[in-house]
Amino acid sequence: MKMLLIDGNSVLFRAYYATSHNMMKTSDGVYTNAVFAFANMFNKALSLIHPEYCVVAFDKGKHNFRHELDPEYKANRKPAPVELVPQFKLVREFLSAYHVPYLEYDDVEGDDIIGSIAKKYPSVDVCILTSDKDILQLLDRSTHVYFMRQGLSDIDIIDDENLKDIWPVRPEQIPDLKGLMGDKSDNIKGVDGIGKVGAIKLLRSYDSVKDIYDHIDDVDPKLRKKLVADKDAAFLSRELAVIKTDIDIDVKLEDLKLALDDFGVNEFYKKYEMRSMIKKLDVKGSSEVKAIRTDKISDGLLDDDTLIFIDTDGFKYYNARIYGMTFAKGDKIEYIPYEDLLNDEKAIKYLASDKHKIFFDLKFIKHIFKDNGLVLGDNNDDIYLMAFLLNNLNDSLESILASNGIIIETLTDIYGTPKKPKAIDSIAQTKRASTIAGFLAEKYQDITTGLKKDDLYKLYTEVELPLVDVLFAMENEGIICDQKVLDEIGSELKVRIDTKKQAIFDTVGHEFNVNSPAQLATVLFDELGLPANKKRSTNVEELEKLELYHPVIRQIMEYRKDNKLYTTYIEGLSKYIDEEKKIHTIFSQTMTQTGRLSSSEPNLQNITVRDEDGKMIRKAFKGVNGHYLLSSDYSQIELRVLSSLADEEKMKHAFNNDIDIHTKTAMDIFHLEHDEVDSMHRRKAKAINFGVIYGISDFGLAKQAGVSVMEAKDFISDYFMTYPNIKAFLDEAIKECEENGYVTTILGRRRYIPEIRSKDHRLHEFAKRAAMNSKVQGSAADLIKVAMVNIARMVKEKGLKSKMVLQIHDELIFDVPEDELEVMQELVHDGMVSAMDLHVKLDVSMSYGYSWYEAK
DNA sequence: ATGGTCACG
DNA sequence: ACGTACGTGACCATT
Repeated sequence: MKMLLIDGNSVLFRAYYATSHNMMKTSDGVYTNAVFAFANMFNKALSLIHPEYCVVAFDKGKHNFRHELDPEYKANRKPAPVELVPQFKLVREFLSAYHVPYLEYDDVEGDDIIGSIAKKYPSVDVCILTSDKDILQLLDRSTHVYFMRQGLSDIDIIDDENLKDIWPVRPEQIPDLKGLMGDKSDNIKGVDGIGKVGAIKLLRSYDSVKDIYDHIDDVDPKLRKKLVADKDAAFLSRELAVIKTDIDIDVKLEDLKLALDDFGVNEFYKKYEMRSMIKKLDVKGSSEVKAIRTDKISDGLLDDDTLIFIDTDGFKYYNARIYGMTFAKGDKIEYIPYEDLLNDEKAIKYLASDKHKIFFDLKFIKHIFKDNGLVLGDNNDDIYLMAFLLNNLNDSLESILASNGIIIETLTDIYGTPKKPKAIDSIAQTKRASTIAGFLAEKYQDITTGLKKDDLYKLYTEVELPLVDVLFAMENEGIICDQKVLDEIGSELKVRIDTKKQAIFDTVGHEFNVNSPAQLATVLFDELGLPANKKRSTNVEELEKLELYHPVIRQIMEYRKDNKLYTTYIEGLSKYIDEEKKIHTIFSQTMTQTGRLSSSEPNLQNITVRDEDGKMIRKAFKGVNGHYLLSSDYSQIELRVLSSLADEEKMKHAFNNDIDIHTKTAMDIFHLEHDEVDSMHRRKAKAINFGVIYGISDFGLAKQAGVSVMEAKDFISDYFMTYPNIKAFLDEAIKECEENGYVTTILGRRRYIPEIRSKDHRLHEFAKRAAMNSKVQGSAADLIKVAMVNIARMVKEKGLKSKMVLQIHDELIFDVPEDELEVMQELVHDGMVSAMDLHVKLDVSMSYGYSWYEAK
């Protein structure tokens, strides 16, 4: 028997602050964000715990016994924000509507209600949901604490066992701990000069505050002095921190039995416009999926338009293990365990056929099929990509379903982690996979319609979906990375790192962890007395300013650089080299806000290049069997896209005539002849050109170009004078965003930027810059994706052996046998420059070599 | 798990 | 009055 006890005030406060960046309210202006988040947390807790009994406890009245003890108790508390205050009433309305019992007593704190109920029923398994650490003192064998972390859905389960990770004391010692260290937030004083560390140390040797004072003569004299000085405070503070467990609670266990009213809560959600919370209720009023676990999929499902959800444990991307598959169509949902599927000839044949099927995350599914020796036919949709294009949400399945009122267990709930796998509950397993499959199957039509309505369908069918095959092939192919080369660079680096570290210690006079920003700040700003910046930041930008003050700065910068190279690129990449000497990255089409790809495990889109030492890393990347690597990158792709979108004649003219764009910009804004432009002019012009792409701001430009904000302002206004269409384009991007809540790219891809409606000046300004940048960065991403699809198609048509292996935003890398070098150079060049018909010429530069280093 | 730092475009 | 260039991912030290 389980009982869920909720610390109402604590959870509501946490709910409020977790959502205060986006103050949700109804069309009548009623703030609902805290209650909305509370409801989410509540539902999450229900699905985690499945309690039979439940009650929410609230604080009521300002005075309780603690104020009798200490009039200053909680005296320094700030009043609750005005937007939160009315939600205390609203949350009670929510609980009433949902038929969730709640309790409040005059001049009693919620904590004490919880404490008293928890101890009243020793035979009941009690789970307490809170974000208040004080509650941990109630822990015992049958009392667990579900602790809310930051955010909406992170809950830590704390029991008797793992309490030590937070406070290494016994639960009943927590009031003693508080008595010694105090608690600012409740205005509990504690003992002056004793903090967390000191308090914990004392409570290791002594049982309690009383025990300490009983043996005060044994205590270290320094500590003793502090303890003696604040003896009264220590006892009083301890008393204040004790949660009462003996309040007379006037309820029977039966009254706390949970009988949720789904219809009632739906009415509440409707009334307060919490559309995403509204539950799908079937006629019987239960939202159970009618999942069937079978050893043979019925014929009706082995046809067009079936959604197939593959059940895996989520441990690995490559060589993932299949546990089963759910087939869903209409109201039919069937789960088949993998061993049975292998014997279901009809189903296997169906999967290999070209019947139209719907998958979630098709690229991953293709790997799963390949790695398990299964055959997958063509003619598939990817509902993951479709949903992402529709609303650029890449939330987990759990949270997507949750925002549709369906609570499912997480993969970790069912399979555990790679280190700690769980025994599998086949009912839970079937239920999870089937609930997801049923949900996705139901949504498919709406999503398809949505894509068509929003003019995204073509982007999906002609670019994103075909790109799945291209990326799948790239991931499969991988790229050779030579461990020997890494080792050579690595051993040299290691020597340099050790030498520099020692030199730093010698200069400073003692050892410390140079990798720790906190320790480094102490050394630089406190010990050496160097001038600190406001945030005491130790990043390169700040270090450079300090370079002249002290020779150690240079050493630190060099140590950092070498260490980064060693850990991220030597050690980091080595981890991923397989038996074939290859690295297989993972490309994601759904990670970025702009439509770019991302690369991870490892990230091969940030292999070092700017720094001459770092560039050496690229010597490890090679073609297979002595093939060449051919690298082809667009020149100034984002500025070209910008000049095309803005239709800015002067800029287009420069591009169409192969004139250096930054020099041209310098000539235009500084009113110079070609030969009068020096490197300083060009550098400033380059900074402003980049600035425009990033969403221009005078401050940002000033910082980057190293000029005053005044000067930067002038540059910008000269720039806009010179290129009026750029100015018009940027203004239009902001207007588009303000009117629609999103901006679009050349191919109609959307980026929603809800911050554009924010009243927070900072967020609003950010939204404007993001709007400007997303159109440019996103359109450039569209462009190279089209090129990739076209080039892959041409390589296939021509039956070439060359392989596309990497994409780095404006650059494509191919593995090319020598005899295909010529044809590939032409093919890649043409594929890239003719990917789209812009109002401006496109240009690529190309090079090749036996390693990535040489192909530059 | 979060923030600081730094690698890339 | 107030902090700011855009988009990523990995590593490390710290809770």
